[in-house]
Amino acid sequence: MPECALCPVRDSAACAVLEDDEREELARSGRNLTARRGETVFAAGEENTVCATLISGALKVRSIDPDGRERILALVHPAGFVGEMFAPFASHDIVALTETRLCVFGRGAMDRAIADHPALARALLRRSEAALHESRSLLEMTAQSRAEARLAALLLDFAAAASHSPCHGTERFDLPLSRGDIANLLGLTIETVSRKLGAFETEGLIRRDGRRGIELLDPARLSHIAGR
Amino acid sequence: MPECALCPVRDSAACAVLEDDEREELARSGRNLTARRGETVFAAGEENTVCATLISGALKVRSIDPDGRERILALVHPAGFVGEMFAPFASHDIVALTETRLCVFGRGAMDRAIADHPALARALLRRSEAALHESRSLLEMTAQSRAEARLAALLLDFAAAASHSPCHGTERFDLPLSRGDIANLLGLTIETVSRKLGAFETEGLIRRDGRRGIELLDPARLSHIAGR
DNA sequence: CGGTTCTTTGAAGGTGATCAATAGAGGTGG
DNA sequence: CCACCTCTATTGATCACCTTCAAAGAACCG
Repeated sequence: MPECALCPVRDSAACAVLEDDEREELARSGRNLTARRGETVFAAGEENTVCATLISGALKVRSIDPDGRERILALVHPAGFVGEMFAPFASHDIVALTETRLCVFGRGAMDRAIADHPALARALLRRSEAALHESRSLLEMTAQSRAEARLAALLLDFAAAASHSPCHGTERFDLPLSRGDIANLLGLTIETVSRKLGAFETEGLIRRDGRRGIELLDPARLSHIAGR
Repeated sequence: MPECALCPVRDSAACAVLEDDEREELARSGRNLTARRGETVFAAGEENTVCATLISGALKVRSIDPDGRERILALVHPAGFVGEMFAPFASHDIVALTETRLCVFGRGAMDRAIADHPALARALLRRSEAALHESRSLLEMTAQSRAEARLAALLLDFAAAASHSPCHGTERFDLPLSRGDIANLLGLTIETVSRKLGAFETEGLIRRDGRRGIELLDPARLSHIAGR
């Protein structure tokens, strides 16, 4: 049984704009769902009967092209919204990157809630616009022709996301993605990602600590490499 | 003075969900705007005081990276919606690809209209979701490592867009973009686009007619090259 | 400790970018 | 109507970069 009062994203998710009782009612229409790392939460092609808010963990939105290559189209973080309100069938796979908890709503109930609560429609519109902006940022990042530029930009993005202060990133953080996921996100190969990270370390731009740990030693030069 | 009754996109734009009088009232808050090919309609960095519906013509959404290269992030077609309802400043340039007519609304008026008319919020949400989907499709297209694959996919997209029947494209259509714009959309150079088009013609996949005319001679093989 | 997965490193080759020059289209004015 | 000019598109040659194929090394889990 979902307990909105205890929900860690109760103030930041789209449903935060609802009154407590309205929110509880919406929650009753759905269920909680957990997924383990690597599990496909929703699969492309499935009928779109639900949508969801991510409570904890992380998701990737991906597509698989005909020759079996994965392409990551977006990452979803806690309080993020998942699902399409209008398409009859899901366009992309949603896969858990870590242990994940979701709050799932039936699409019908969500639709009714939108009609009843203009503020909710506004909140979803805001999230959708943010998602569009992120998608275009990724497009800009992958537009950079040089692999170093894309990777540097991604490292800076992760650093900014890791620290919760909005202005400047942390120097030390853990990569949320494997080499393979990074490669699929940037449109590169695993080998290139590995080599470029090695080169960054050799040049004194970063220090690696295990597989995931990254310390930015020279953020200024990194951001120059990223194209500002 | 805007005349909604005569508007060619009156049934397909977001404002189509409003009653005639409500729509007229919204229209009174704004103005009509025309732009010539190449004109920047809204510039990145400007304060976001307005949004707009595209009445006729075509727009590109673009960004310029620090070394001056343009990257096209999206194309906008008639009835499409332009503008950000939440960001304080515009993220990207909006540039006219052809002679263009827009119906511009003040953001405040649009905000009020959203609050008053749930159906409008729903319509905008739908458009935003569609834009997100298009952005991700572009991401998939540019993810293809081979230039031929990207270009073939784009030709098929244009063919599908040119014919208004939803299922299959036309064989004969005009490219809506210059070589340079195609290159910037696909993350390639003008030279590569030109060469690959030449190769397609040599191989009997297409026939070129002037600069813009394209006839698809072998759509099946093209779509194979595009990765299905 | 052995097996599996993920990552690193190496060598070779292909593909698109770059630089450079030519050719064609469109537009303007004489 | 043609000459001229500009912008766009084509074509060519060279080179850097990333991918590919291959194998070894490191981390993780039973």
